[in-house]
Amino acid sequence: MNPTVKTARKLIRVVIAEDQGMVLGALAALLEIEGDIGVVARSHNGKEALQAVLEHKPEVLITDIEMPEMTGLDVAAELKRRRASTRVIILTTFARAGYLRRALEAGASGYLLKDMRAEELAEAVRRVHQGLRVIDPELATEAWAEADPLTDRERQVLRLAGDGKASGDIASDLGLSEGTVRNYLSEAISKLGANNRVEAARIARTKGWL
Amino acid sequence: MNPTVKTARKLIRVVIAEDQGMVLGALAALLEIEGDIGVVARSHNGKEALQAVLEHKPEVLITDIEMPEMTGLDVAAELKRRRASTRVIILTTFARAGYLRRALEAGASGYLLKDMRAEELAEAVRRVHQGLRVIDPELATEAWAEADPLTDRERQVLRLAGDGKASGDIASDLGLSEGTVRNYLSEAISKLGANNRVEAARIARTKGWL
DNA sequence: CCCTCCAGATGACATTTGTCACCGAAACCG
DNA sequence: CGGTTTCGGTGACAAATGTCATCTGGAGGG
Repeated sequence: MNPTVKTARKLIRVVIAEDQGMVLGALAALLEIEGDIGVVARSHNGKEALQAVLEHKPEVLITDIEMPEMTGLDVAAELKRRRASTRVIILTTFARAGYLRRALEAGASGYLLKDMRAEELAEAVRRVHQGLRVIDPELATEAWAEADPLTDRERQVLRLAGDGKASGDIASDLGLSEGTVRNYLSEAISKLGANNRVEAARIARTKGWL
Repeated sequence: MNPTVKTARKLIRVVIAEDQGMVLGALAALLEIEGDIGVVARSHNGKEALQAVLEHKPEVLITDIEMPEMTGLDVAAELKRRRASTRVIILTTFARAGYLRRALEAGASGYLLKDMRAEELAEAVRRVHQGLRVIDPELATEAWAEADPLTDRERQVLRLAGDGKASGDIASDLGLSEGTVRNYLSEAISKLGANNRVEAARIARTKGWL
């Protein structure tokens, strides 16, 4: 059964969302080669992707996570909320347990890494279209390993601290007192087992907790 | 003998280097669509890319910068050293003046960003093959704007500091005294107009000085 | 109503960081 | 040879950071 030859009738219709134009176009080319998949729209940010999906009702949406306007995870969550039938494949650079967790919570059917073999993308589209899930194997195991221990405030504060802002600046940014900011930071540092704010921020980032 | 000989007369032979398998395959697909370009090898890291170029002597090498083993800039520099005829196009995510500068110094013929339109890649390959240069327009202007003001020591120290290491740790890592590390850091901070080590590291990174 | 549970705030303290002026040993140069 | 960089180190001080114990004023919740 060579899909490229016989099956011209039921194309799997796909929308792709990816902010790097070069990669977006290339992925589209990659999928168009397959005879059984058709790219019906390309979006370079999350909002466009959402609109495109609502308009075209494709079988599958392939989306990056980190994009302008709206993140791929947000798009997935919004589609779930609207009970859209389109299945979502997250395609990202980052092997972060936190991202995978959020993706699954948002009802995504697939989570693939950009450093997988290119051939696996089309295959994943087919499997997901059949109702199966496709999760990157190495991530699948450790996925539910640890939950984000940070509170919202701690996250906010840590984000700014990671950019090199001083406690005082962070405080006025968030409308808190400097002492309070230091308290949150201290708490975050100890939760993450770090030695200082910078290390804490780094750790949180690599876990996908940002 | 071969009926295709007439139309396929001179393919532009290309090697692509990119560590993300998905992107690598996709870019290859993108170029293969063009009738006048042929991808003769794909490499997942800099060393493979270098070998592939030496072996196939393609007209053009398209390479990412940040890859395992050897960076795309290193590959370009090595090819220049060996007086290889292959022209190099750097294809990267990062619009950093420092990267562009190093690319040009390494004799690269092109510097493209992954968020350009996908169609421009094939066009760039053709132009570069004709001996022209293709530089991302927005970068071209500011390219030679400012040189890296940091010394080697300052760079090393800043790199570690940016990862959250404490002065003492950095000192023992580099076999220096803690006071000296603080001096280098202080110097770097003032050179970059930053308020602290973290901000300094961030600035240096975005400029491509790392 | 009382009790608890927050989010924030304070104050005090030790440690780390950032700054600066200055010292000493190569190395280099005329 | 004397003079000047360059690289690293000291010491001292102010400022920022990290830690802790403790206080406050709600907002629930029974």
